[in-house]
Amino acid sequence: MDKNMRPYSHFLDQIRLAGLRPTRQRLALAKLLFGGENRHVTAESLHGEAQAEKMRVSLATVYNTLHQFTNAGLLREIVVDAQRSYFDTNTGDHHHFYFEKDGKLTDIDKDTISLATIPQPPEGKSIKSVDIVVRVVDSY
Amino acid sequence: MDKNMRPYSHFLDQIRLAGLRPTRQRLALAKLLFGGENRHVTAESLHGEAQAEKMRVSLATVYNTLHQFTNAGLLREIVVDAQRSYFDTNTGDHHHFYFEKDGKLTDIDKDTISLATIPQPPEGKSIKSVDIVVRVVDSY
DNA sequence: GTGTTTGCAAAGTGTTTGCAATTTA
DNA sequence: TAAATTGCAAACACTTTGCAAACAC
Repeated sequence: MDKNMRPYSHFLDQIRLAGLRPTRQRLALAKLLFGGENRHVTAESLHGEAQAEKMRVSLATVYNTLHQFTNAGLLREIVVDAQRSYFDTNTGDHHHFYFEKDGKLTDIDKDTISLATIPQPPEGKSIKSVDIVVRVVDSY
Repeated sequence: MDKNMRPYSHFLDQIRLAGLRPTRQRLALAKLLFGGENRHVTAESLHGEAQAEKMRVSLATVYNTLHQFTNAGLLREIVVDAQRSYFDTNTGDHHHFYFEKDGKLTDIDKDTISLATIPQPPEGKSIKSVDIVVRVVDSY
């Protein structure tokens, strides 16, 4: 087993801790999502992967599961494109490069980006998150 | 005329310079968009305003016009919510507060936010923009 | 068994498009 | 009058939902 691979029971526990039943579909998706390195997926891309691996899961269930995992704190939703929702398995505080051409996201190394100052939120409000998206394109 | 108000001919010129015909609809929308302070609109919100002012413009035309103005560099599109496209009349380099509860955007004072370091784009890529969204919620 | 979850198909939302009628130059 | 633009309605892409059948405990 790869050093990044986690034991099967790990997914089971994560799902149980989230108060969700470890169904075949949820386990299969958890394996795809959390079985290796951190990833960025859309509902479509994850559904496509599941199909490719002969896992039988409907797109509706993929959507539901992504939201349940997000609510459970296992995933984080990233808004970079008005047409599509992205989910990141890395729930830690970090930012993203977005490749508009192919709709791909990658994490920005934490050491290479930081805010010099954080703006004061308006009266009566508090900051929920600071999201930085660096949009990149091919250099000619 | 308010000191922020611009003469009618101003809109006409802006539209002409963009290579677009100054139609009744485009002039009406330009007036709403550029007639006062900088603003953040969605297609729906702008269409609603136009209706309220008894301007006759279809939603399709509002969408088309927003994109034409954006391509002409008169507007900038802001991605903060997967469900809706926002357009900002301030095309300068700046960032945003986003109030999730009511779907409103405001500009962040340029002096109160700045990046300490800008990440190196991946090999062969160049940075198109760095977009920072500070999501704010009501304090408890 | 009982409550949860799934998958389908239908509905929903925001946006784009085809095209005839209208408007601009 | 030639070319651009409009507005409608239909089409679209992505996402959510209602509900009967299947599943977990």
